[in-house]
Amino acid sequence: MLTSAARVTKPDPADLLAWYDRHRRDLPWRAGAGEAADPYRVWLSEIMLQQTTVTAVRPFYEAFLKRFPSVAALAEAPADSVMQAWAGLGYYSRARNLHACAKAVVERHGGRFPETEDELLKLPGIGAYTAAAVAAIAFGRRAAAVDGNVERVVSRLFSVEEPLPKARPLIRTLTLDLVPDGRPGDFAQALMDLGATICTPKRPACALCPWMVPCKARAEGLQEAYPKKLRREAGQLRRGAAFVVLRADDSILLRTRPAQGLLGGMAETPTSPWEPGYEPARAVLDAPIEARWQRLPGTVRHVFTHFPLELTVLFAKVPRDTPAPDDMRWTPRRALSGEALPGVMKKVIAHALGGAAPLGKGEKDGTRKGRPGRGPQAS
DNA sequence: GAAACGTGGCG
DNA sequence: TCGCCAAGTTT
Repeated sequence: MLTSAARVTKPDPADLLAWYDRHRRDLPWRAGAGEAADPYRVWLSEIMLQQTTVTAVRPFYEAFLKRFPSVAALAEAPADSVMQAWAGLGYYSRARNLHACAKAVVERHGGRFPETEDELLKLPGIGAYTAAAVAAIAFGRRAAAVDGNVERVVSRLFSVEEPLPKARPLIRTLTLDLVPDGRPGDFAQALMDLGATICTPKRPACALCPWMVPCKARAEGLQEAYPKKLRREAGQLRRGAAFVVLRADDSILLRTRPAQGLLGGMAETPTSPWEPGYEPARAVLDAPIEARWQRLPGTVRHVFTHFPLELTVLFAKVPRDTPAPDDMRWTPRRALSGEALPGVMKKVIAHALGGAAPLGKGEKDGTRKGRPGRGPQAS
């Protein structure tokens, strides 16, 4: 006995799948409609896509796959080359874990990825989301792959009042309840495509949504109010100095950061400590070698997830026979592209040597108080 | 459970 | 310019 007013429409997975069949995005790691997915490619793309946009991932994925075509090839590769292929993508622990995971798959699973969420979860770099995504997409298992898109879609669908991240368990339960027995992999990708193209953070295109009718938030006109979340306060600005040393043979001084922590295992020019109270005027005291230091005009700014950074760049030229201090090395300028340099260090080097450095991104947004983009003058 | 962990794009 | 956001995991 349903009264017309009390009639509630539940979201039907079939409606979403039908929408997906017409509007699915064509992505390089995606198998064609009806084709079997390659677990290695699914896994690689899922790791790259963690907290990273499709646009940013695409070129890295193509290059990475060409360089490491299989999990066995990746497992055998030197760590250096893996880090270098990842340089610029961010969250570098992903690259270390990716390499460790490839080795584990070869050593513990004979080169084949395990097919269940539980087993996948035991591998390095694979958490709740990725385990579910790989199980569903690569192996057709029924699993709830809840990423940021799905959190948004589902919280709107059911107008979840609890703010993130507390709402996660509830959202996961609601999502798993929606997953159909057939095509669980397509369903997972459909949910994410919906979140990425229709159910967007701002101004969602509800009129085009296959779930417009059952959506609770939409019914109230409050779709943009979900998901509720607590905002975190921004980190405090840290300052520091970076030292670019150009030797007469056209090589520059680099070192490798400790494996753990910020930019772990990546290459950098020597720097001072980075701290809120750092005084740039004393930077020369932190210099790695004795030289005629030239403090370059402007600064390099960079924003990490948890704090902004402002780097003063000091530049020096040194004679051809200058040895590298302990734990540092000289890299020919032409070989810089083979180093695992994170974005902030590319900015530093471009600031000192000019945007013409073989580094892709120029000074762009990283540089302030503009000096025209020429190289440093002779001192 | 909170904090650490990169980078680029967009409004 | 600035805050938000992007297919999260680890400690």
